[in-house]
Amino acid sequence: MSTFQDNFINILKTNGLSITRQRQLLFDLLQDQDPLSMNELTELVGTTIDRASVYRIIATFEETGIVRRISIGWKFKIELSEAFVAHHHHLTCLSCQLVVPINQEKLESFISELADINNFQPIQHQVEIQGYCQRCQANRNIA
Amino acid sequence: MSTFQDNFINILKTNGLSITRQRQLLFDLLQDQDPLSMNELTELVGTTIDRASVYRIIATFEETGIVRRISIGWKFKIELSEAFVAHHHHLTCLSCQLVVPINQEKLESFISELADINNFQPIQHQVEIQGYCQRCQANRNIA
DNA sequence: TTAATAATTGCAATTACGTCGCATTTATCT
DNA sequence: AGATAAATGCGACGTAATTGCAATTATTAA
Repeated sequence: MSTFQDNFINILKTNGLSITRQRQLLFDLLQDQDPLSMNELTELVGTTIDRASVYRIIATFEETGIVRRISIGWKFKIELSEAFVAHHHHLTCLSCQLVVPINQEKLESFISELADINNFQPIQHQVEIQGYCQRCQANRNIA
Repeated sequence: MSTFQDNFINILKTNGLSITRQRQLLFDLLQDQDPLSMNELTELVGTTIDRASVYRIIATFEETGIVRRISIGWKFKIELSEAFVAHHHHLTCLSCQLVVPINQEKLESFISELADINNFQPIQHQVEIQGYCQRCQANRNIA
């Protein structure tokens, strides 16, 4: 059934890592939600996982390619990697923090082109846009 | 002569801020170098400027539009604002840290388009590409 | 199913990063 | 040059992130 879950277990096993209650819980949280900051993660797990462990687990998740770090403005958040969710970027509302994923083939090819022009071999890239969503634009006009 | 220097002084005066040794030194550093992290800045100035002052000065530089924060990967760095250098993005070499500015009108209009499609009013955006520069690509083939 | 062993976690302590209040110093204005 | 206002340095503080180590938990093989 749950390809996500199988995939998760496989990655852990492949890397010789145990499936622990803590790792499973963090994975579940990331599966259900928009990108989360370390703060949001530690608050969501409350006292069920020690803060130090949250940091260590997210670090191994990064190393094994389960999650990736994305920068929203100049802070960063954690989200499931391309092993689970297709490559994409984000639009973030400066007012209500709404996050909308962007998935545009034209953008991707344009990025590669830019690297080529500068004789760079592109490995990764980030595109983040901040602005106001439709709802918040309306609210701002009222206020 | 130095338009940069004049512009800097003007912005400070316009905002009723003094021209101090510390502010001048930080501005000079940012003028000479690629984007710098807060850490790099505090290390470059060593004991000549207190850490608290570096933070305060960069904060007022941001407020008055002398510098802006950019995200390189998921960290951030400081660079001169558009009052000194045209709006641009960066290509960063993962091996030698070379930073190459990108300035592409097509990219800018593409970004606005993406926001529009999603009914967002775009305010700001970041585009960062990491890869290997020509020289480092060559070195990697040898090794 | 259980014992052995290897990995992981929680806890406490520590470091790093950024901020704040206040006394002293420095720049500006006349 | 002196008065005044602003900025800096210093020390203390709060929060974020990291580390070492003992206790716990997962895995492996009998």
